[in-house]
Amino acid sequence: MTEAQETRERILEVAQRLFAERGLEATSVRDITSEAGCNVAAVNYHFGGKESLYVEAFRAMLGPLRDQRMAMIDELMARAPAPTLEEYLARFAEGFLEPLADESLGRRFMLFVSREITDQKLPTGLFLDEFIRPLITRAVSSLDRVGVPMTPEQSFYCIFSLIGQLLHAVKGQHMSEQLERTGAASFDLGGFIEHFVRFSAAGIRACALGAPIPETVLTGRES
Amino acid sequence: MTEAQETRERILEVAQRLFAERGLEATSVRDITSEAGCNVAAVNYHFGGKESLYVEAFRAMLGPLRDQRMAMIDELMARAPAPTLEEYLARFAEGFLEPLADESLGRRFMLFVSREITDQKLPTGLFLDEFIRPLITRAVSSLDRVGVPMTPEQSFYCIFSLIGQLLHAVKGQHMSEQLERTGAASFDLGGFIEHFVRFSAAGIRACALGAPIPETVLTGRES
DNA sequence: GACAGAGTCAAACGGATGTTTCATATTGCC
DNA sequence: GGCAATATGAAACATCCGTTTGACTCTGTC
Repeated sequence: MTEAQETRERILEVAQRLFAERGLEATSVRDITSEAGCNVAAVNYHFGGKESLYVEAFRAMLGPLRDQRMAMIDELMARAPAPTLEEYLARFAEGFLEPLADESLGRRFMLFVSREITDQKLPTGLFLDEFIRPLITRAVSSLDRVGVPMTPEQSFYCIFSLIGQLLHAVKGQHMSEQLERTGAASFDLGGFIEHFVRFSAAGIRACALGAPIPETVLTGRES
Repeated sequence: MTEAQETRERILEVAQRLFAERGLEATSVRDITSEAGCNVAAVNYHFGGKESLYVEAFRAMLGPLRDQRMAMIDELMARAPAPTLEEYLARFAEGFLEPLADESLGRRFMLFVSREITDQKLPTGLFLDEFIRPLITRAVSSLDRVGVPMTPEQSFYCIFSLIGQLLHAVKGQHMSEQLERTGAASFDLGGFIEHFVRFSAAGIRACALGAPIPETVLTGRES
């Protein structure tokens, strides 16, 4: 149990890191086993193949991180004084982006997610059913309780806008070293979160009002 | 010139489609040549290698589409009555998402872009310097002329939010068949553009006002 | 007709990949 | 100790990959 399963855990750890960093096809079994300090056959012995290892590496992160995010939302919703929309968005962004700061499980998972959205490698349904859909459902229902009631369709589009911005920030940070190396505006995570909260709060409130687009009903709005 | 260069064009056309759809590593030279109806050696003869073909396939789309987008922005900015923010955003979204509707060059290019943001395969600088940066620069400067003056940093973050939402929409549509196949809310492009305009117009105006958000909100701590 | 060059093709090359085989070592149990 | 199950390792296996080779066909020129 001790020595034997340790190899399995070591492979899983290295696989999570390399798959997240380089993707499925750019990571060879030999890359993993050489870093894990074991034989190539160990992957097939413990996991049954490269593809199964990829799924297992994803699964091992999926449950804990999804539940952690949901718990964060639930905790926020259960507060005695209902949180403001700004509070809600700030926590939403932090829960999304905070793991990216350090070399953590959360960072790896977000890179996985980012990759999986671009092109799907996991079995159909796993990613969508066990992560995306529960999270969207929870997020949509939670929007109703921060003072901006909407139709389900409006909520869905708003969540879509939030996640789009945050996923782009994931990559923006990943590209930041190149951006700032060439002298352009550098990407500051704290600054972006502040922007995200202000931008999205106004956007959500505008959608809740439900005014048709051409009208300039928002021109005189104050913060 | 006729028969000879036709093979080159056929390879380039198939390469654009397959690279956009599957990515660089998931597309083999033999996949391309078999669909193009020629020998594997033709790729190396006409393009010098797989990687060069990838770059060439991207370059062949880059110039026209970038210029088209910039021309669209310029045309909008040159109007006698300055466009409203809503008009500006609607055109911005259409220019971004319209190519996705059909099987066009624009669609392939956006899939390329989407892929390249996730993990870079093109030579450093090509993608960033010849597409991203010019577009951001143009977009940032154009924001000043629709009645919402901001600091460069504010503009940059706002453009970031816009592009994040739109790129996510690119993938959202790509995943839409799966989403609606499982009975969830389907992704409607027209509906999303309408939402995008309302959401983003309010967000941009809120950022232009520039009221700072209380620190206690961002950190989640009580004062 | 002879020649040169461009373009195409089947075939093979060298390398990397995921996987399997089989021998060996270790462990737990009687 | 004996033994079966578990785990590991070196090597081989079967593909697939991008690329190269060399022969072949065509075309235009002299």
